Amino acid sequence: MREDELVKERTQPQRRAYHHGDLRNALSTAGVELAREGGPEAVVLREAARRVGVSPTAAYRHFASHADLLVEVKHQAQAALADAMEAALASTAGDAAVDAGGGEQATRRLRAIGWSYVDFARDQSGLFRTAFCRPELTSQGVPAQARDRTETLDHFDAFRSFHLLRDVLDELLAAGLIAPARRPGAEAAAWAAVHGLATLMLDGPLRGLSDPARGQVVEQTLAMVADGLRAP
Amino acid sequence: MREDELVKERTQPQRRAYHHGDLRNALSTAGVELAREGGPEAVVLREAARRVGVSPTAAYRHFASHADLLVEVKHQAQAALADAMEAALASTAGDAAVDAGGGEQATRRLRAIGWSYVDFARDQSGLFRTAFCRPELTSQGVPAQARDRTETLDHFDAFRSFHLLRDVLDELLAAGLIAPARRPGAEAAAWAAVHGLATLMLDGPLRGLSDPARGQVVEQTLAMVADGLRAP
DNA sequence: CGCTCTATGTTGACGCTGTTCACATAGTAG
DNA sequence: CTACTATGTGAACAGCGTCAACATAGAGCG
Repeated sequence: MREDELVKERTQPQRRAYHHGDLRNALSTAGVELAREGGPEAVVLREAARRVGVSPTAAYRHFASHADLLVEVKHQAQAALADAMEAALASTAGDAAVDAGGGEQATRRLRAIGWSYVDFARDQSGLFRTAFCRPELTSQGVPAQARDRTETLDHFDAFRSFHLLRDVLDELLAAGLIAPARRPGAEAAAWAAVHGLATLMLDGPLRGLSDPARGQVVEQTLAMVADGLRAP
Repeated sequence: MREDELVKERTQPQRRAYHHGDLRNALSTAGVELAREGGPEAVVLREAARRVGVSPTAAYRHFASHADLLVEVKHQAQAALADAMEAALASTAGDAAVDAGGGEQATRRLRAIGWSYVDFARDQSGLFRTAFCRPELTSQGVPAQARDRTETLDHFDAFRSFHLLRDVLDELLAAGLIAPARRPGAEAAAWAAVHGLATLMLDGPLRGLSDPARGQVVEQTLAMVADGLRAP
């Protein structure tokens, strides 16, 4: 019997303890992995528990419901998108020295944001879909208090990407590349264009575009955004 | 026996026959109703059968799978959106007499399309979500042939809204309100902006906007599209 | 008319899901 | 050491999509 236990320990190094110790994180991490593989529909509570090596009901000690788990995963997906955008922005910083002072750097940064957005949607489609899956899908029957908290968090987390865009738009404004009258609401308009492009290319009628066609459409949209915000 | 039949006919006017006669249509209509009430996730085969008054398995005589039913409902939802856009376009026709010849009519029509789109997304959110739900959600395990057919239909049906937009953009081009260099790909860019706006206001961080704020954001986006397409 | 064949419906079952209830165990405080 | 709380397990429920076996309605043919 000793032998048996030793073998078990070697085979399953983590599952020795009755108490997991960090089950909530383990479950949400597994959930993120599921989302990455198959989008929000693939985030299934029982499967996450299975992957962590725990019974399905154990999850209910850390999440009120499947909806609650999905919200957690959704927030992490939103964070992953914001990370990708931030990384793209950071990689443009090296070109700063070449900036001629005419707001070219700001324009480059707007392009970087847009491209990283649509690239993330394509390369991490499961996470992207999860980041923007509808909250009600999961908030069925949850008391209003928890629901409100969820909504607030939604706003706040999504605003991380939002703030990145806002800052770039401010740079464009400072460089005179945005008409002041167009500044309010510009985040929404610019974001909408890029977001719509990403979703239409993912699930909509713009899906399956060849790489060149895709590139042209993205460029065309970014040009429309840049020029549309500069107008009188 | 005649008497019996008459009585039964009066009590259950539709359920008299063992054979329904038009079960496929009845099921897809019920499915559309479910979609209208709760989006694509609410389109559940057993419930549709229940509403039609038929056993769940009966649906499998007319649909290969739940996915197949959802695709049918999705197409009807796309058609409903196109109908709404067409109606909005038609209602602008009355103003034609007032057209000063400077492409104001075309501009009005672009605005009508955009507004009807976002209005449909808000007023028929279930149908809107269903019209753009991802096809893979339902095409799991379906043989490639059927899947290809589905994709083709997807493209074609979605193109009904697409063609409406295309025509309006052609009018704008004719009126000199679109730079010829910007014409190719303009459908994608314009559609992306409005579609993104609709989805962000539905499930995303732009949800719950007050009516004035909503109006301002929509106007701002439409202005960005119009001016962005007119550029050099 | 009666017989057969096919299209269309029903019943019952399977495995999957989210969820709950009763119970078991680990770690902690008194 | 004992009691309590936090955290796990197991069995069970209803609802879902789906399939296999069976039943009936209606059409075609003698």
